[in-house]
Order: sequence, then C-alpha cells, then structure tokens
Amino acid sequence: MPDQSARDQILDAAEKRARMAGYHGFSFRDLAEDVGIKSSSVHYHFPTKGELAEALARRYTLRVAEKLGDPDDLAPGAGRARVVSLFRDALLIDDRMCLCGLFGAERDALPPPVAAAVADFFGLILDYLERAPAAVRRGEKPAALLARLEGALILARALNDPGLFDEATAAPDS
Amino acid sequence: MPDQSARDQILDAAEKRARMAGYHGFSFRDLAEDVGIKSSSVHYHFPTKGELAEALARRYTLRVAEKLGDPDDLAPGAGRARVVSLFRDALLIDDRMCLCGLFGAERDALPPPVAAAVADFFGLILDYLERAPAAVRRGEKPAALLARLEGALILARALNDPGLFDEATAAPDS
DNA sequence: GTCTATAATTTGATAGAC
DNA sequence: GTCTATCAAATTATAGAC
Repeated sequence: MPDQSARDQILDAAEKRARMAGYHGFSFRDLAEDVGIKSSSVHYHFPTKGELAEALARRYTLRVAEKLGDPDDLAPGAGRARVVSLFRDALLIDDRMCLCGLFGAERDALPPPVAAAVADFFGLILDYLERAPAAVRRGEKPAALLARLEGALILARALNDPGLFDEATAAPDS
Repeated sequence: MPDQSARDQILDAAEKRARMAGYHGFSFRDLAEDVGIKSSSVHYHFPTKGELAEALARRYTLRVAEKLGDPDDLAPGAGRARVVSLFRDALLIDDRMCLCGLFGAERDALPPPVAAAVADFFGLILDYLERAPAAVRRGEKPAALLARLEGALILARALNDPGLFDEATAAPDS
C-alpha cells in the first residue's frame, strides 16, 4: 500500500475509534495523535465532527457495496454468504462493531446528516438481500437476517465469545 | 406513583439519556438538570460515572428479570412472547434502544464493571430462553433470537420504520 | 496542509459550608 | 443531601503565521 493521504489516515483512525466507542467516544485530538498531526489540521480536512462522521459512514457504505458486488451476478445463496462474512470479518478480523450498527444504536445522538448516512447503509444491505438470488431462506426476511447479524456482533462481543456469532447467525433449518 | 428518591430520579434520567446516546452521550450536568439538582449532588449518589452506569445496567437487568418471571412457570411458547414484547415495548413505548444493547455495542469504551454488568444481562436472557418451554422454535437458537431482537431495534430505529421490527422478529416458518 | 495559539464550553470530579 | 465554588482536563472549533 503506497502513501495514504492525511484525509484517509484520519478516516481510518476515526473508523477504528468510532467502531469501538461510538460517535461521542472519540475526539479530534484522539485522531490527531493517531495520525501524528495537530487537531487543527484535522479540522482542515473535516470542519466539524458531524461532517467527519458523515464522511465516515459514507465511505464505510461504499466499501461494503464494493465488497458485496452486483447482486445480479451471484450464484444462488452467494449473496447471503457475502453479507454474513462481511459481519463475521468485522468480528474476527477487525475485532470491532459494524460502524453503522453502532451509529444506528446512537441514532438520537447523531447530527441528522450522519443519521441519514446510516439509514442509507441499512437500505443498501436490505436491497442487496432482496435482489441477490436465494440470499435468504424461505420464510426468512432480509430484515431478519440483517438484524441477526448486527445483534450477533453485539452479543459475541459483549459475552466475549466469538462462537456466539456463528450460533446466532447459522442458517435456520429450512 | 408516590415520591421517588433522588437516586431513583437520577437513574431514570440517566437511563433515558443512555438509551439514546450511549455511555459518552450524557453528563452529570445533564442528569442534574433533568432532576432539578446540582451536578455535585449527583456525585453524592454516584461518585463516578462508571459506578452510575454499572448501577444503571444492574437495575435495568433486575427490572427485566422481574418482567420475565420464572421460566419454569410458563406455558409453552410464552417465554418467547415475553422476551419479544420486552424489546417491542422498548421500541414502541419507550422509543429507545435496549440499554444493554447500546452499552454492549460500546463495550470497548466502558469501564470494566459496566461491561461485566452488560454481559450479565445477556447471560440472563439467554438462560431464560434456554429454560422456558418452547421459547425458541426447533432449529432456532436462543442466541439467534436475542441477536435478532437487538438488531431489530437498531434497524427499525435507524430506518425510522417500526414495522421493520416485526418483520425482523417474526417467528420463522417451522 | 500543517502549525501555534487560543477561545468558549463542557466534562468528571472534589472541598467544604449549611 | 444539597448547595456554592472551584479545579484540571478535555472538547469542538477558529484565527492567522508559515
């Protein structure tokens, strides 16, 4: 990976912290120290915390959309697997929450543009699950799967038991 | 309801705020203003924010345990209904997150005693679902139901669509 | 783009009077 | 138990030099 712009480094640091502590759980100074610059330089790239958080949620959503790919190109069942492994990787590789899961839980405390970006994230995943062939089993709604995935992240982390994620997200008997 | 102790009023105010904004989303001064006292008086009852939050999570868990009752006394299927309506009421009556769902998502940012209290909450619900007769359908694990409920709260609130909660939590076809 | 400097406010917390 | 007063630190944010 070649040099990264300061802007990207700031977003990376912010994402790490936000996915652990939520919107009010990190500060401009935290990010400045993570990146090795001063907090006023962070403000140069993101004038307000709300703009930073919105950029964060939108970049997160874009990255997820790229990983998922076009739902029309998928073999039956592949859509479900992709979405599940997205969340599974958040737990096992990143050891962090889903950014929009955490922000969504804090919805009432977010600047409206951030809340809107979070809503778009959920809309994207639901749309993907509806369009991907056989992404969900008969009788299981896209919202049910997505809810399970967000909740499974919380559960597995709160109880410090990664196995709980698989237990909570295993495909139901059909 | 007769007079409430200042301690209880503080916990009530803290619960409302924490269930909207999370651990870092409210301050001693916020609570003091809500209750009509000074922040130093809040500190008299709860010396540190961690102690306040732990008391909050423990009281929340106790109240939930009371609402659920003894799982051995239940008719088949009643256990599931009680747990589901617990979360449904959080959404439709309180218009708030589950306290421990939000705290659980913020686990890494919590003082350890608070994180431990949150873990106890999830342990209690899982234990209840395991013991209550026919609380979950064949093939659905207690962790899967609990994850769905926490996630459904997030989803329904993030998309501002209470109907999504029912869609996400409807019992799967058996 | 990054810095120094600083403003204005908020935060968690304490000391001591009543 | 609640108050006044206060503190040290942290917070979001801005002005202006380089």
